[in-house]
Amino acid sequence: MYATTRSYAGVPADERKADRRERLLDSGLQLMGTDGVHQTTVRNVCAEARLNPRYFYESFTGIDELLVAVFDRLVDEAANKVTAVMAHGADGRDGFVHRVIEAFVESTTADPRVARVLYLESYASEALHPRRFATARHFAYLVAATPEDRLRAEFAAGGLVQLIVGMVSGSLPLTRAELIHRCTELTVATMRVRT
Amino acid sequence: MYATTRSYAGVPADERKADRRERLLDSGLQLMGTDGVHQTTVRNVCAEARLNPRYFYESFTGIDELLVAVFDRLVDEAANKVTAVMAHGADGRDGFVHRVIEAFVESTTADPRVARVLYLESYASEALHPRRFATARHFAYLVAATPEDRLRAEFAAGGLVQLIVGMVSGSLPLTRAELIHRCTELTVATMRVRT
DNA sequence: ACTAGTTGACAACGAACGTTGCCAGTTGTT
DNA sequence: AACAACTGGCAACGTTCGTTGTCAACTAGT
Repeated sequence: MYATTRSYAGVPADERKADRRERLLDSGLQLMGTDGVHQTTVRNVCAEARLNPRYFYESFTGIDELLVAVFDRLVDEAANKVTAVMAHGADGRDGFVHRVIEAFVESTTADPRVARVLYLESYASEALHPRRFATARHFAYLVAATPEDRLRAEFAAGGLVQLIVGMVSGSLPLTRAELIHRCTELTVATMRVRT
Repeated sequence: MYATTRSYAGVPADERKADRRERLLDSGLQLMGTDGVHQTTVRNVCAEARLNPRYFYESFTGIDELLVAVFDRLVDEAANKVTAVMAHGADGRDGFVHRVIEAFVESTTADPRVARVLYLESYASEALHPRRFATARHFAYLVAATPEDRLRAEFAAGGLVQLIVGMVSGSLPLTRAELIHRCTELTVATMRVRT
């Protein structure tokens, strides 16, 4: 561990450290989204980022912490886009659900690496497992207006993810537009269930 | 590798081999359901089964093959119970859905080890990942009468699994009876959606 | 120019694993 | 009784990984 006090190449110490962290996160996404979580090791991430393995521990205590950080960053980006669309217009309940699902699907599947990390590779890491379901619930609660809606929304979120995974993995022959359309119907019906 | 021709301890060779395979499968379930997939190694499985590591390769080519075999055995047992209940009575559509969901939930969550393997640990193995979604689809197609029902059924299966995982992981305060009741409502509503 | 901070390439160490070999003891067959 | 098949405990080999150390080259401040 260094004192990290001086500036180097005209860049102050804390900024250099932040840059290195970003490079590690980018390399993590690249490896997770192409070779898979299994191949995302400390050694490989540092080689991809062209960084000394020593700098890995400057920002993360272990590989799991990097995996979680990459995952959280992707979730945050998607959540921001979804909330932005939510606050956008007022076109009735069905239109609202459609816009939210469209934004969710688009923002999580536009980049194949992001889709693979969120929907495929996130299953392969023990560290990501608890976070995965908390995330599904988080998005469900995002659209649930009342506490009574939460169970329905979580049910719908599980169904939505199931179909997205089928599409992403190629086992479900469905275009993105078709998926969004069908999921909107199914979600609207689900949210209409009265106990 | 031995010729496996003789009998030993009054047991013929093929039967001894089958016994060893069963012991390995049982040890695999025990380890996967308690310590987790991550701790389920060739060494640990053989130690749990009190078997020489050499006998592992007599029945499996690697640890992934054992994980898949354990998973498939649990799925088969659950599928048999579900199909048995399906052919049972004729009490209308809602009753049918209720019986199927009840049988599915009971048979997959009665044994905590089974529940952990099917709903939690199955996410942690790359070998189990593709099989996991094929299984969800398999159960969905089991109850889907027409091809048009398949998408709806798969959506409902994803929602059901999402809520089961929430219950099993303890993050969703719900009893099994409540879960079955609510999922029946939601599934019935989902299957009623007309395009 | 000189010293100290900084960087990246490379090596080294221990730990865990998959896999294979060795060996003493047990059981079946002749 | 003798020999071959069988079993389980233990060790050994190579590989990969996490982690730490070494060292030459580069940069900032005095």
